[in-house]
Amino acid sequence: MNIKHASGVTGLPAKTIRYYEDIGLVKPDRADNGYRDFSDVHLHKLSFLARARDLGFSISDCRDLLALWEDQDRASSDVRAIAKQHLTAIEAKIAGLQDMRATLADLVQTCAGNDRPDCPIIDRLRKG
Amino acid sequence: MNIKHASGVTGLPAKTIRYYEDIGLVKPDRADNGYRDFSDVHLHKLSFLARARDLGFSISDCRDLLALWEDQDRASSDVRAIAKQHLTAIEAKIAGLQDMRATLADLVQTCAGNDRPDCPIIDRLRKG
DNA sequence: CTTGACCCTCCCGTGACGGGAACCTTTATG
DNA sequence: CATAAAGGTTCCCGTCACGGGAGGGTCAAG
Repeated sequence: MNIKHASGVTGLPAKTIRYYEDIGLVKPDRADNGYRDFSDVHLHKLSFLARARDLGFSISDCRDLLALWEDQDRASSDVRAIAKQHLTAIEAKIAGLQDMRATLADLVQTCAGNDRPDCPIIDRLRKG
Repeated sequence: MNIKHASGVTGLPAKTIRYYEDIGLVKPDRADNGYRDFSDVHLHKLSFLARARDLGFSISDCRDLLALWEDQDRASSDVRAIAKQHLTAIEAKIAGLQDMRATLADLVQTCAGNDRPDCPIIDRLRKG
């Protein structure tokens, strides 16, 4: 199965699939003409990666998760640890963004937004 | 005032200040020995940038905000438009992260996290 | 006079790809 | 059978906002 087909099945752009091969996440076979040849196992791995990336796992996380996925004797606690850590990071990011949102919403609300130069947003950025 | 001092006053690393000069956000004078020399106006600009970046504005946004800051005849609506757009982007980002959090929290909760290979997190990533 | 703390420029690396050039192979069509 | 379109390949540069470090000049203190 060539890369275009693999792209269609997994939803990943061909460029991304090549990149994943570059960094060693998947190792497709090669046909005689040099074209990549993806088996069902490769496709499963790529789909796995697509879903993990969609959940915001980093490539490094994905590498670990993929290793655990391939390890029949894995302990679920290992997987859970990665997920928990990622969850904590996401929650921190959300909290930071919510702070930003509060400040910005406040500024936007107190700004008249008219033709006059008087602007509390600029004032705030000016004075801290 | 040399770059170390400017860094201390604004809280920006020296590297960042040099970068801001590279991309044309600030244009400090130069002393005879080639050292950058920052005036009060430069420091105000840098502090402005530090606060705007802290609120998550992109460098491109900052460039626009800085131009408006310097324009005594600006309309506050122009500033408000940038801030509102940024606010919308932040809210979208928060929503996306909250979705992720919900899914991940669910997965983490249903995972036993013991020594056995049975793991709902992997299952979910495997099957979609 | 030397030491150490500054300063400078320049180049490489980050994360996770995207765009595009230059070139080869396969497939469909006149 | 020739050709054109649509696939494939590698390779290199660009993204964003800097950080790290090399290699070298400058300055103040002991």
